[in-house]
Amino acid sequence: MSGIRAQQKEKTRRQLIDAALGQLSADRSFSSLSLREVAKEAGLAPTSFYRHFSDMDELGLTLVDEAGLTLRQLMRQARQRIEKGGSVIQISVRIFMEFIESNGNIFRLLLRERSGTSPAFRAAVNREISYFTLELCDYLQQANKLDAEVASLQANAAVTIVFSAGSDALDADKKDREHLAYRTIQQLRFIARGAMELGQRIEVNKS
Amino acid sequence: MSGIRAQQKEKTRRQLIDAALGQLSADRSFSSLSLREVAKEAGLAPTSFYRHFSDMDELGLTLVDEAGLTLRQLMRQARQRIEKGGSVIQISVRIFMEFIESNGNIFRLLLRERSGTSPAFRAAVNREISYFTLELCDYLQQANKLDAEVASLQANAAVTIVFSAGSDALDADKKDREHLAYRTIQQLRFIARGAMELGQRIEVNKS
DNA sequence: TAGAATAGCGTACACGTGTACACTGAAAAC
DNA sequence: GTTTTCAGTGTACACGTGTACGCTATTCTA
Repeated sequence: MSGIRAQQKEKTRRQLIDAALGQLSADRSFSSLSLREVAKEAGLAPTSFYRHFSDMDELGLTLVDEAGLTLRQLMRQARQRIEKGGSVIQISVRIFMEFIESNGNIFRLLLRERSGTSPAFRAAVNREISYFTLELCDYLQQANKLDAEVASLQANAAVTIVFSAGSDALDADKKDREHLAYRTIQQLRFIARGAMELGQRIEVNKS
Repeated sequence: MSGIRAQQKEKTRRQLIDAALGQLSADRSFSSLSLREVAKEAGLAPTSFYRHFSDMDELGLTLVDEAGLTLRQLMRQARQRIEKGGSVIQISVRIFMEFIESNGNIFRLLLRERSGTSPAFRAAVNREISYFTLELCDYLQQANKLDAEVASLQANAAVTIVFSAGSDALDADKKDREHLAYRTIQQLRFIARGAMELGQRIEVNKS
């Protein structure tokens, strides 16, 4: 049932995806990639591209999904390390920075398409980020016994800060990155502390 | 000495700038603009473009400067309203949201080029944002008597949060924007409170 | 007032783009 | 074993791009 044919098709599909990912870099955005370039890099005739994607946009959305997948693997990894004990904030930031270091181009893709010209891309990226945020929100609510709204606000702010730091890290050298990580950790502490203090007050006001 | 000639030149230069700004929109980024399109929109022959800019990049950097100017005018406006009294955070967020509403495309330009493919563009945008942050930092240090480092951390975090909210606001309708503004205000309060509390502790540790 | 400088125009060229179309050979279906 | 399906190829086309080059008309300079 696997089908020697379907198998081969899947393989060249991957070649296209990998070719696209491989061309992404600091000075090459997805939107600047041409169908012909990607096909060529994958060792395909330009017109064969259409056997797999109807559009460069369709390829792009696939890439965003891949990126989201990578991001979620990251979270799983983080959770495991956190369960072994240690500062949640420190571990999270360190893991995220490691992600940037080894997946810079994937992260760039997310950053760029988030503010890009395609509504579909923007929506796709925001969806991935909202998964990320939601998981953090659940964690905060459970671990810190926070009000749902407060946890949501804190999670959103934290993810924003971390992503922004990741963006800065892309252009930074090793030295700067350490400083960046320290800064981010402090800022996340500010937010956590503020959420604790003001969260209680919001609760009181509600009752 | 003004020179009827230099005067005319300046005028068509502005036409080019305005033509470029006018073409920017939610689904049209600067990098997708072609020299020919801009020249045409400005009512010029393609080759005449070179009399004013050597490159589309040069035009782009000029646009970023313009955007930075607009941003600084915004700050001046905010300071005036704050001096008349009222919540600093609330007024700042409201003003920023008004800015997004009436200068969406300029803000989009900054957002996009910040993560774009041109190092020069990225640097230019980050410079403008750092002016913004520095002014806020000075204010915080002075008004809240904060430690320089703490003020810097808080200012950076606040600007990050506000810009991110601005980014979200671009795709939001009026209803969503109010909610967004509320969320942002809460988050800024978290940060401010956290900075106050933890800032003191940092001071203590230092001594 | 003669000559230099220059903003703007039109033509021309090479190049990269997306994609329509007809074709081939191998796997799948019957 | 025959027919059908289909991943991949090569050719071809129209189009938009940046920009080199020579020209004109007007303003500036001396």
